[in-house]
Amino acid sequence: MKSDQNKFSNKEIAKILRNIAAVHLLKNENRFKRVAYENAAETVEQSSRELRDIWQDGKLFDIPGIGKTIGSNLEEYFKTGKSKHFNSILKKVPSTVFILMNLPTIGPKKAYKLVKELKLLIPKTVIEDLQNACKQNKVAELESFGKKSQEDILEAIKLFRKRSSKSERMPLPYAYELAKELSDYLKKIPGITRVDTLGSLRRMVATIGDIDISVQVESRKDHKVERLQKEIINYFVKFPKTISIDSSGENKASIIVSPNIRVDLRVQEERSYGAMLQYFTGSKSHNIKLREYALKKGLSLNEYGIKKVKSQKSKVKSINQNSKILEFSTEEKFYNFLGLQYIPPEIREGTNEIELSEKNKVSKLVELKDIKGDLHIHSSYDLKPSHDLGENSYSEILEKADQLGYEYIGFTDHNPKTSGLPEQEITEIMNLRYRVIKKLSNKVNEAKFFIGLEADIQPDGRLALPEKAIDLVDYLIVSVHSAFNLDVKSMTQRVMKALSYPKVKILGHPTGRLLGKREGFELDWKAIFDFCRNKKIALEINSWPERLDLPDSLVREALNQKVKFVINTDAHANLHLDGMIYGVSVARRGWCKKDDIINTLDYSAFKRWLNNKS
DNA sequence: GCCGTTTTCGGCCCGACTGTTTTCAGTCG
Repeated sequence: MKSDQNKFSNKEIAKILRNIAAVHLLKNENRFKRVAYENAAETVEQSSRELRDIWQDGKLFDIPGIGKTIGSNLEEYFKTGKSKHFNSILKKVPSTVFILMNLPTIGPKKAYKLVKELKLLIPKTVIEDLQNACKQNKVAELESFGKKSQEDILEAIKLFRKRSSKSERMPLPYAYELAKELSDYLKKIPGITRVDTLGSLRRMVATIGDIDISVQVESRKDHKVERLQKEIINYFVKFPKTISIDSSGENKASIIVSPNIRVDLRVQEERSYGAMLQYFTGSKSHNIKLREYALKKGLSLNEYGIKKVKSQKSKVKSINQNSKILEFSTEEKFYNFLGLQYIPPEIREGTNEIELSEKNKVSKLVELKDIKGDLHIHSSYDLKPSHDLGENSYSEILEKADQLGYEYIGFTDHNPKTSGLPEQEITEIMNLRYRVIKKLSNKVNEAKFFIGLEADIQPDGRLALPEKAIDLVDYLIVSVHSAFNLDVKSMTQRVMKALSYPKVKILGHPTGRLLGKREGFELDWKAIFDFCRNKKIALEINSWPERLDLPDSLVREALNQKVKFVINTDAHANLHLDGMIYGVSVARRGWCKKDDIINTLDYSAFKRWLNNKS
């Protein structure tokens, strides 16, 4: 079963598409055919939802880059496990070529040449065979290869083996924290006016590969800038967690930090910093669309700024020699020059953000400061919970809520264990808890509180809580914590049954995914969204580092169905309450405005919502 | 092969770096 799961994963599909692109390149097909497959591969790889699920939702062809041919063949692939068309293309090249392409610095052409010249035709041993060929100096003797390429290939094989033994991407919060550490470290150098993250980290994608960071230095006319740049690079590579230095040039450097994470730094002068920031923030598909858009206006974009191009009807495009490159110190100026409204990094994914910004229709996205409360917090109060107990007491949590400037919070311990305990005893435990929390009212805290509970949704959809105990809470979060493998239909029925209980206001971490560990389960999302909208139940955007659940793409779909959200931390300790930023980022990536998020409401409005009065 | 406010044809993003060339091809982001 597991191999089947892999077979349909986005990663596998992207690989197939990329391999087909490689064949088109090697067979000298129309180069735009290759580009089309590469674009499709890119989109699939970047998708935060499994393509197969999107296909099951009937939305495969809505994905940019997936048209008639690729789309219908993917359908065939999902239905039958293979696509005749894809296979017939892939067969044109020995499969070992595709394996070698996994090595860094080896692309289609080099891979093909190596396979052909060295007769590397056995998939199982191809990497080893190549390694041996290098050791026997056979690669250096090939035309267009040399001693250095041979050494590089050996190094690439080492790297490949090391990398494939690890999970490749880390959850966003880990990367974010590390970047913050690096940023604080860099800011100690005088002359640095700004530090930013770049790439997927700046766009706050749920999982991050490498960490990219840029620093801005003042523009000066003399050679001081160069000296400063050198100084920064030298300082950067001495970051305490550095394991090894990969490269270290004039204005960029690359290091590996503990535990084996690549960090790239680039240093750029103030006057062109905006263009650089835009360029390296991506996403790739956003940048491609942006350049296409700019080209229609006779403008060409690169990391240093904007140039005017003479675009002729003929195939020759020539750069107007008289026009200098226009520099931009900020991204705002860069986008505005193109006639576009500023586009926040989180939504630069090449969907329809450029069209909307052209019409000035990108709405203001929700921000961390809009959040007025956290509704999913676990305390240390021992009610014999079914899952982990928190670390802090109710009053400690309230203090922390004050520090965060929250107007209200919700205590949502896990329900008491159901096994072995009679219903009456559970209700008694809940009753005791109710009285303990109510006593807090006398304490002096700015933040007000609600008595909530996170109740397990059992496999049959019943809540792990006696009906009588429901009277002892203000609201319920219901979540799936077990039996993740039901089919879509049963799972949907199960969740809807749970949502039908009184006082249920939030569906907790709706897909149950654990980044890098467990795929989320599928639901009939259309049905769930309809149900939640009609019953005024909010979908949770859970900020827990390994969850970030609901995923951003489903947030956007739900948003289009006019569903509301609550952003929670699922904190099990006060420290975790600081993680709200991650959930907010997911919401922003899903295009949420302040109004779409229930816990941006002030206390009285929130209370009305809780009581179904608004 | 994809796509559309130059829409069903005729376009299709940009530059750095590296190693191998002796003017450029391949790879990467």
